[in-house]
Amino acid sequence: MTATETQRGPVTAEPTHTTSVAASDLLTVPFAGAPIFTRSRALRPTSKVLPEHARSHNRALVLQTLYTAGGQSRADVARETGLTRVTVSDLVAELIAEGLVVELGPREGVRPGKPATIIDVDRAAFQILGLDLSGHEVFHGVVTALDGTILERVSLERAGATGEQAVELVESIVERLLGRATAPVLGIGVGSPGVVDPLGVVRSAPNLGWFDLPLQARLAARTELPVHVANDANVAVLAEHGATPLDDLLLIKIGHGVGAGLIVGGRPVIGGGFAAGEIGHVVVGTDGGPRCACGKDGCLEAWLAVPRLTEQLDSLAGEPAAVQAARDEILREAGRRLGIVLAPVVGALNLTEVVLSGPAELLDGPFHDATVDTLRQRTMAVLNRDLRLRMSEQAEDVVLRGAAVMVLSGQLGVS
Amino acid sequence: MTATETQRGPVTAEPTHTTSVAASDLLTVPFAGAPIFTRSRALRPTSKVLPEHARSHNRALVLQTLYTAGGQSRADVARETGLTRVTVSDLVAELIAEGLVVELGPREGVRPGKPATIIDVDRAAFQILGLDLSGHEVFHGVVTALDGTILERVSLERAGATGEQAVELVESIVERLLGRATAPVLGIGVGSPGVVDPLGVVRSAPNLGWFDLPLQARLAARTELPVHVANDANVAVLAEHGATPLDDLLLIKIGHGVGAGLIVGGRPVIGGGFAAGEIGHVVVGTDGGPRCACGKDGCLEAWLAVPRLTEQLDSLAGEPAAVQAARDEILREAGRRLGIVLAPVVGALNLTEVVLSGPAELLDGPFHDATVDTLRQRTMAVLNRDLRLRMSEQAEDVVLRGAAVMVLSGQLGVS
DNA sequence: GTTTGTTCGTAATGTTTACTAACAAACGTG
DNA sequence: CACGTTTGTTAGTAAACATTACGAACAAAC
Repeated sequence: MTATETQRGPVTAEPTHTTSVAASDLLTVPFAGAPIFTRSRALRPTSKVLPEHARSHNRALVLQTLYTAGGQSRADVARETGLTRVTVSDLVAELIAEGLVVELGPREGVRPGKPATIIDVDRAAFQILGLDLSGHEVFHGVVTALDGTILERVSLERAGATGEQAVELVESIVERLLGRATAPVLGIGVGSPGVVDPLGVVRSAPNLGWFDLPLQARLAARTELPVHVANDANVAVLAEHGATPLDDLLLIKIGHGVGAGLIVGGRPVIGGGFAAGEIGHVVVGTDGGPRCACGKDGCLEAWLAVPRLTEQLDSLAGEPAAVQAARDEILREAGRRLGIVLAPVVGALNLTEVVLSGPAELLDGPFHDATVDTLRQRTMAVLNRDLRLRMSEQAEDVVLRGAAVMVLSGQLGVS
Repeated sequence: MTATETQRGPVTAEPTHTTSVAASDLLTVPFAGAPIFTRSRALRPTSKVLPEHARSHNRALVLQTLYTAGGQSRADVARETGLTRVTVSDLVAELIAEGLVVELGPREGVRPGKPATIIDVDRAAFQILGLDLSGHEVFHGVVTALDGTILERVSLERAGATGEQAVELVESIVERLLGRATAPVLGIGVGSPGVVDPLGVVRSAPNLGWFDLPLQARLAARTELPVHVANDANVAVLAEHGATPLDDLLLIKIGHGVGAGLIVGGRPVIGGGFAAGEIGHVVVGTDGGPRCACGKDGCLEAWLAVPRLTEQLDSLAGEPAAVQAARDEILREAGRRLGIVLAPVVGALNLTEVVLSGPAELLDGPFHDATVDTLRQRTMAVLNRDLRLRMSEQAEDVVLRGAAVMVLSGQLGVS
C-alpha cells in the first residue's frame, strides 16, 4: 500500500449529513435550565470530530456547490452554502491554490454594485481514470475530465484471461490510460465483478478467478495514485446518482450476470458481507424455473441474464408476426420475474426510483413494462404511486462513469 | 409547535460517521504538491459544519462512551474516544452541569498512580415516556429511566376509538405517565401504526382513522416536551439496534398486521414516501394465496398476520398428535412465506441479522425454522452463511423500548 | 521512611476555524 | 456628482481542541 504511506496526518472518517427533511426533525429543550444537546436521527457517534474535519467538510461543500452550479461568484457560494463571504473566500483561495478552482474574470451583464468575479471548478485541471471489468469479453477503460466527460478510451480483449493474467490486463489498461492523460490524474476508479470489500480487495470474483485479490493496493502501489475499487453494479449506481441526486436509488444491472447497486438515505449500501446487490442468485417465485449454474432452480440470473434471453430469442423461428409475439412474451415474462424479485425490496425500502441498466433492445420495451406492472401489482398501490422505473441514461458507460464519480466523491467529496 | 420556539441557535443536522472499516478506506494524495481533500464514501455534503457542531458531536461521543460502558474515569473516556483528557474533562464538566453525568467517587482496587474519579451517566436524572399505539385493542405507555428500564406502565383500552377520540386517548396516556414520572422528562417517543413522516405527522394510519395528523406537534404543544413519532416497526428496530449495534438490521413485526423496521449502514431507513418497512401488502410467491383485505391475493399479511394464523390454528380439531402436526405445518408454511418475501431483501442488502418480533408461541418454533431454511435456500449460500434470524429479546415491549431509544438518540445522540 | 515511577485531573497557552464588523472598490441610479 | 448596492478583503473576536506543564495521589522497590 504505497499510497497510504503518503497520507497526511491521522486518517479519520469524515462527517456527513442527513437530508434536509430529517434535519428539520429537530427539537431542543431548555429543560430545567439545562440546554440539552440535540441531533438528528443518526445513531451512535463513533469517532471524534476535530475543527480541521469541519473545515474539510465545508471545503467539500464549497466545491460541491461550484461543481453542481458552476460559474458563480464567491458571494453566490456564500449565500447558497450559508457560510459567510469571508469563509468562502478563504476556502476558495485554498482551492485555487490547489488548482481545483479558477477565476474566470468579471461577471457579464449589468448589475449594481461591484462586479463579481466568477469562479468555477477547473474541469480540465485533473483527469480521472475509470475502469469497467464487468465485461465478459472486454475490459474497458477511460480517461475523463473532472465533470465526467470521456476523453479517451482504451479497451482490451479479455480473451479468457483469469487470475494473475487478468490483473496484468488491468494494469496494462491503466498504463495506457495514464499515457493518454493530458492532465494530472486525480485517481483511479475500478468497477469489478464479484464481491469487493471497502479496502478494495476483491473477495471473490469467480469469473475472473479472483479470490482475496488486493486490487486496490496493487494498483495503488504501481501508480502511486489513489485507487478505489468496488463492485460493478455498486459503481454503476453512483453514475445514476450523479445524474439524479435522490436519496434512494436502486440500479439493476443486467448483463452476463445480474447485479444491483443500491443507494439508501443518500449513501451507498455495502452490506454486512460486502455483498450488497448480489441478487443474481435469489430464487424468483414459487413455481420453479430454469436451472441455474449455481444448482438452484429459478434464480433471477437464470431467468433474465442476457445470454439466457438472447438464447431464447435466437431459437425463435417462423412467421415474423408470430416471432415478434413470442419475442415480446419472452421479454415480458423476464420482466415479470424481475418485478417479482424487486417487489419486496421496493416495498421494504419504499423506493421511488429504480433504474435498469443493460441492452436497451432487450430491456426497453415489453421487459420494462412488465416489470413496472408487476411491481405495481405486487406492492401496496398507495405507497408506490410515484415509483419510477427507467432505463439508465448512460448506456454502455454506466460503470465507467460511476468509477469516475467514485473517485470524485472519494477524493474531493463531490459528485 | 411550541417546543420549536424554544430552540437555541440554528438547527442543523449533525455529522455522523461511517464504520471503522469504511473509514480505513481513505487515501490522501499530495499530488503536485497540492494536498487534496479526502473523505469516506459519503456523497454530497449538504450543509455547513460549524465548530459548535463538532463540539456537539464530541459531547455526544463522550456521553455515548459513558452510556455503553459506564463507570469509567475521564482518562478512560479520553483513551477510548481519542480526545485528550483535557477536552474530555471540559465536556464532562458541561455534562455534569446539565445533570446528565455524575461523579461516583474514587475507583476501587489497587493500581499505581493517582486514583481515578469514576463518572457515569446519571441514569436517574431524567426519564423518558414511551408509547406504543400499534396494539389493536390497547394503547400502551411507559415511563423509563435513561437506560431504558421500565419504571411505570399505563395501558388504556382502545375500545375501537379512532380519529380525534384516539388522539385524546394518547394524550390521556401521556398525562398519566407525566403524573407518574419521578424525574424531569427528557422527551416522549411514540410508535404509531401507519405511515409517519420525519416531522411526526401520521400521514396515514387507516386502522386509527388518522390521516395527516400532526401528532408530534400536538403532543409537543400540549406538553412542551420534545416529541418523536415514528412508525411502530421502525421504532421497534431501534430497540433491537440498541441491543445489538450492528450496521444492518431488519426487524419483522408480526401482529395484527405485518411491518418491518430497517437499519442500513447504521442508520434507520425512512423511505422516499416515508413508508419504508410497509411490506404487509407485498405479494408472496407466484401461486396465489389467501385473499387480503386490500383486495390482492397472497399478500404477506394475508399469509401470516397473527389473526390469520390463530384463526387457522383454532380451527384445528381431532387427534392431539394430528393437531400438533397440522399446527406445525401451518406455521411452517407461514414461515416459508416470510422467507420467500425476505429473500430478495436479504440478498439485495446482504443483511446479516434479521429479528422476528411477535407472539413467541407462534413464531419461535417451526415458523422460525422454516423462515431460515427458506431464506438459505433462496439466497446465495456463500454470501448468507452468517445470516442470523432470531427472536426479539424484548418480547411485548419492543416498541416501548424503541420509543425510549428514539428519544435518547434524538435528544442526546446516544443509544 | 524514602525514592521512583505512574496515573489522574487541571491550568495555561497556542492553533485552527469561522464569525462579525468595517471598508475600499466598482458599479448603476437619480 | 452624491448615493445606494454589491463584492471581496482586512482586522478582530469567539469557540474548540491540542499541547505542554504541573500538583496530587498512589504503588512498588529499596
